[in-house]
Amino acid sequence: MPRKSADKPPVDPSDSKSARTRERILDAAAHVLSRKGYAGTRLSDVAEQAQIQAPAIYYYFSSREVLIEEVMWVGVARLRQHVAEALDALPADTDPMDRIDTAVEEHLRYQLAISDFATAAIRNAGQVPEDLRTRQLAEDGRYGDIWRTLVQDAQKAGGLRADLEPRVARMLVLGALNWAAEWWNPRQGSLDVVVRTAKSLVRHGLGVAADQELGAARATGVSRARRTTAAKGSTASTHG
Amino acid sequence: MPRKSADKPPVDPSDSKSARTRERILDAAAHVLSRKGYAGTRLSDVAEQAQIQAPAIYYYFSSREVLIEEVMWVGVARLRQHVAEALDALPADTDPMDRIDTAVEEHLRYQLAISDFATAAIRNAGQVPEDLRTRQLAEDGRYGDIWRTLVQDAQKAGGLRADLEPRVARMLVLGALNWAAEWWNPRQGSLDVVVRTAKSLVRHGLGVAADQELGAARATGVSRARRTTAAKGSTASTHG
DNA sequence: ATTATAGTCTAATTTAAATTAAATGAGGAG
DNA sequence: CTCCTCATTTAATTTAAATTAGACTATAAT
Repeated sequence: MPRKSADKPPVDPSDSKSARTRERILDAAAHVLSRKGYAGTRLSDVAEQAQIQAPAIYYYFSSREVLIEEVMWVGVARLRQHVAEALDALPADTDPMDRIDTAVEEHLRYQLAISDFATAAIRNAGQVPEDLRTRQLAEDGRYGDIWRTLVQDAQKAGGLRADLEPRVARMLVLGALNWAAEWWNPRQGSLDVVVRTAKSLVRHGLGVAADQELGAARATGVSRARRTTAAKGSTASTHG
Repeated sequence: MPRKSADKPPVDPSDSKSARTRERILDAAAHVLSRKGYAGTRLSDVAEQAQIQAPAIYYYFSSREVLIEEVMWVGVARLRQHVAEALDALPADTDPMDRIDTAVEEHLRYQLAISDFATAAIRNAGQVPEDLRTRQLAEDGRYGDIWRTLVQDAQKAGGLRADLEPRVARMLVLGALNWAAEWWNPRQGSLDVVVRTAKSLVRHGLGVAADQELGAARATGVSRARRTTAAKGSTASTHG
């Protein structure tokens, strides 16, 4: 057993060589996990990717399972944070459907361009062992809450078509986004096209047509202010 | 090595006790594969599920990999056949968007209610080894072709919104459907609700609003005949 | 210059799973 | 009844990977 308590950076000026190695291992694990799946993730592959020998991993993580669990946790946590920040940056009176637009865009951008972690967490949600899964569900739930709120707000504002079961619609949308990591590849089409198409698909898939919406929104007293400008603002604030 | 060539049913009155055992192993493998992933699928688990001892598997399949490959192949092949049959059963002049409706419904019903195979094939597409993946891609492609055609036809008929990249839109829709297996559970909501919501989401997500469509369809000379009745007909013909 | 400590390595050890070998039961053909 | 073939079992064998033990190296404080 290593001297310091594993699973935590030891002394930690939080970016010491040690901290960077730990991060390198975590990155490597995310890389492997996202491609090979839970059972297929070998410490030897992680080590190779991180340019160390396999036993060195144990200096930082007490077991394979602990390492994988941290990867998955970090995956959803960072994704949630990324999307949450983008939403928080929107003006308070942003139209609910524009907020959904923003979430769609940021989820896709983070998942596809930035992070193996998100992909690892998403792809393996279904095949990790029971206990890990249970703990993971808590974090997953937090991200789910964001979307639940987004959809709920749209519904309250009368912007959600009435024939949609909100929970089902939300999961279908998240599925479309999550699955993108399975087929998208930077070499065969720009991320912008994916984002643009996804936003349009979701907006029209969920939303009532403009004329109907007018009535509903007025009825519930929710304003349609900042309709188009808000979405642009979000993108600019996080990617400009 | 077994006497008969493995990987094929031996003598085969095609439902002999032997044939049934083989099918039982295949079912078991689909069950395990869909839950544990490629690397996590142990022959001992498959054997337990099939109520035999692990080495018995080798009487029917020459290796673990061959067994898994057949499961995945069968998964997509049967899904494709199921959807294709439903589409073929539609009247020839069915509106393209109604055909998509039908495909959405049948894909979901087959995947969620009928078959571990589809789930196994879908979930593991990304994590099987290179060679198996390559062969699998061929079969996946055949199913993809069906959807490519569906979307293309909708586009030709002027029923597809212009701001959608057809390929991206198609993959997003398939993602929404494929992912459903990750979250849907018969105990927490009826399949009918999922199907209904998905159909609505997809139709409105892809389609132009009715008034615009009229013009476009007329322009390309495609009739809107059998608009609503067709979708009902499809459901009835395969599930009624 | 010496030594303590963090960080890493090489060389076991252990364990789990696939695969193979060889033996056994069950049912039909002679 | 006895033999043959199919189907399946139990008992090796092999291999791959996680984990552990113990040694080595660099750095920096004394």
